[in-house]
Parts: sequence; structure tokens; C-alpha cells
Amino acid sequence: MFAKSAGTPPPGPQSTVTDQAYRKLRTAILGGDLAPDTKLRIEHVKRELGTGASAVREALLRLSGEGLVQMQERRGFFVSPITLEDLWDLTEMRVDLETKALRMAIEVGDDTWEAGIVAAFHRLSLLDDQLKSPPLTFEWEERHSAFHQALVAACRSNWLMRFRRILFDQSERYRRLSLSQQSVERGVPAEHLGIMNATISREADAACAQLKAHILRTAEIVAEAIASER
Amino acid sequence: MFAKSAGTPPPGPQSTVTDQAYRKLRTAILGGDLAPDTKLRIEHVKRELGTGASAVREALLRLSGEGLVQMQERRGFFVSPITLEDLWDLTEMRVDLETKALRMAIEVGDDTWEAGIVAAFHRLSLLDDQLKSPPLTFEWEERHSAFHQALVAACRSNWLMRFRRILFDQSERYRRLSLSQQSVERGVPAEHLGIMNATISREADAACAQLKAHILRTAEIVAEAIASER
DNA sequence: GTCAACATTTTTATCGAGAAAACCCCCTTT
DNA sequence: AAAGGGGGTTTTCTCGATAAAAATGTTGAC
Repeated sequence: MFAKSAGTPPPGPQSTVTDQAYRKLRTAILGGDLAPDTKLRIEHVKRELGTGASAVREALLRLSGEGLVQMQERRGFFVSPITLEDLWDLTEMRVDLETKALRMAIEVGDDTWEAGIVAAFHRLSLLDDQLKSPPLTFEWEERHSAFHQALVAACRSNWLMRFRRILFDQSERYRRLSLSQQSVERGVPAEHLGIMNATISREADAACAQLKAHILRTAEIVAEAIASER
Repeated sequence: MFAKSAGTPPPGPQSTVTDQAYRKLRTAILGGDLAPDTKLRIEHVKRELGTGASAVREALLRLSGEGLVQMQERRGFFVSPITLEDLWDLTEMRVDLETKALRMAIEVGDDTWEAGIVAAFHRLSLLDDQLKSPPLTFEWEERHSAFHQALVAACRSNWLMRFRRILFDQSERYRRLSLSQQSVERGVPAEHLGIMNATISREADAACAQLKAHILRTAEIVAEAIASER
């Protein structure tokens, strides 16, 4: 049932049942197959995933650590709601952290880091066509995420990277929920290219400004979509 | 066994077993009763806490979401290590978030917020004597935490507050591990007073500067303690 | 028609046991 | 001496069952 969208990442070599449950649920939530506010009854999810109760609980617990799921003591779990207010809070925080991470990466990044960005960009651009005919595949989402990750990969701060990832995922959920169908003509590939070029030529201010604009532009479109839905 | 230090917060009205386990473990880790790198064997913790395996696992899972515990797939849980590198990473990030939150609070805080700060400060200052004769009680730790919380309580950003809390806890662990015994003469009460005054008179720059100095000063002392230990 | 008390059903939280993986020690081989 | 391979032990992970709590439905009084 939640396997409607493009698919779930391949399970690692010897991943645990809990971990698979976690990933499936995460994918389902990020992909919008599990709508916000959906009640996640243990019994139901359990059957859906073909696992035991503990595995489900543990997966849900992990997700609530990332804010994708919320838990209410003794009354279960549900998919985190989405609101305009949260979207802006999240976006603002994310701009802050992403640019901070990018600055650090630009300062200390080496050749390998640069090469990683170029490679990730190339892999993403191979799928640019999809932007004209949504919905985007799981593959595109993966590569898009990997590109943004590559930009900041040289950042040495573990805490910054940890929080960045959480917010990135959150943003992804908003984007996919609101924009899964329509193709917005705004030259996303060009934006990515611009960010990459500024980054690799180590123009921190320019790179951050473009990245910020990139994030805000998306948020604005998402916000409109949310506003018009109600 | 982990109940060596000052105590565990009173359990809420009808808290779950898992939640109690979580709080006990959290207190034990923050208080240093569970040393960094300690292996947390389910069987052992289970017996220690008098609960079942699932409750322990869930508690540990939650703690690893906050970074107080680390999990390795199929090889269990252990108390997160502490390192100088992590201390500085954490501190830098924390200064960033705390000052950002404080600025927001100063901008939008109302009378209730101000009153909360004054009250929290007062409650803390009643226990100032303890600074001269460590170790600090659980009560002091509680009130100290509450004071810092009160400063930023008016901040509207949920994400910021969430991350702030995580980093605050982390810092607490470092501080208590390193400084549990010695009384450092540095006028902590005066620092708190200064921060409060600047905050309430809405001098954002001054307040943030003092808060930053307060955090960094502690970090430096902790760093020295860590460095000299090895 | 509204509300409260009680009975029934659904759902969560928790436990203990068992399968599977990792660990450890000792022995053999090169 | 180092590397590799069993075999037994420990520990994690996962399940299904059960107790406890919440939600829901029903009845009866006012």
C-alpha cells in the first residue's frame, strides 16, 4: 500500500527488520503516500509491512526523532502535520544551516570534494528531462538529494550535518506533497549549475546567495500550493 | 547503579515504563554515572531498571536520536564518546543557535516572558551557594537549565528550539563530566545576571555577546579539563 | 434532548522467549 | 609468529501474547 511511489531504497547488505521498516515508512512519508496526520496504528502498519509490533514501534520512534512522525504517549503515532507556519520556520532554519555548511565546505574542501560535486551534478543532469514531465522518479529524488549533499560534503561539523539532513528531509516532504504533479518551469537545472560553479570557484558569498535563493524559491512555490489547496 | 548522582526527575502523572527508562538513562548519562563509551547491554540495563527488553530498546533508541547514545546495527548501543573535537563542534553550533534564539525572543517576547526569566533567575540564585561547594545538586542543574530555557522561551521557532535543546543537553554532559568536582571561581551568577539584564532591556547585541561569552568560557574550562585528563 | 455512568471494543504498551547474528577462545596450518 | 577456521557462548533482534489504557457505544435519569 505505501509502495505507490517510485520505490524504496535497496536494503543494505544485512539490514535489520527494524531498519527496513524504518526506511519503508520514511520513504512512504517523504513520498506523500502516507498523508500528513494519518494515524499510524501499530496493528495496521505491522500487517502492511509484514513485521512484528516491536519493529514497527522502533521504526516509528526513530522517525519521530526526525520529526517525520509524532508520538503521543499512550495514544499512538501519526504522520506529522504540515502547516504554512512550519514550512517557513523550517525553511528559514534550513537556509541558515545549508549556507553555513556550504561556507565551511568551500573553505576546507579539497579536490575530491570538488570532483564529488561535479559527478553528482552530472548524474542529476542526466535525468533533467523528468522535470518537464512529472512525476519525478525515485532515482531523480535520490540524485537531487545526493547533489545537495555533495555540495556540503566537505563540511567538518557533525552537528551541522546532522541537523541539515533532518531539515533537508523535511523540506523534501513538503515539496513532494505539494509539487508532485505539476511541472514548474523555473529552470532548476540552471540554478543547480549556478550554485555548483560559484561553489567550485570558491566564491562563498555568491554560492550561498544562490543556494538561499534556490531554497526560498522552492519554498514559495510550495507555500502557494499549500495555500491554494485549502 | 546509575542512581549515584543527585536523582531522577519525578515521573509524570501516568508516564509509560519506556519513558521512565528513557529519563533514568538520560539522567545517568548527563550526570556522568554512565561514562562515555560504556557498552549498554540490553540484558544488563534491563535488570538494572527492572523492565523488559523492549522498553530498554525504545529508551535507547530515543537517546540515540539526541546523540547521547550511539547505535551500531546488530552490535548494540553505547554511551556516546566525548572528544575535544566534538566539544568544539557542539559549542560553536550551540552559540549560533542560542544567540539566534535569544535574538528572536528579545524581539517578540512579552511581559510573561520577562517575568519568567526573572522568576527562573531568582530560583537559581537561591542555590548560588552550591557553586562554592560542589558537587551541584540535581536541583541546581534543573534550575540552571530552566533559566537558560526561560531566556529563549519566547522564541517562536520550533526547529530552533528543538535543536537548541539537544545541544544544551550535550553541553551539560560535557560540563558535568569534566567539572563535577572542582569549583571554578568565575562568577557564574554575575554572568547570568548580566545576560538577564541585557535581555530584559532588549539590548540584543549585548545580550547575545554575553551569552556567547558565557558559553565559550565554560567550554574552555571543560576543554582544559579534558585535555589535562589524558 | 443532554449528560453521565457503565459496558464493550479497539489500540497501545510491555513482557518473556526464541531465532539469528556477532563475539571469543582455542586449535590448526603455513 | 601470523593467519585462518571451527565450535561454543554471549548478545542482539524479533516475534506473538497479554495487561492496561483509551475510545466507542449504550443505557437510563433528569
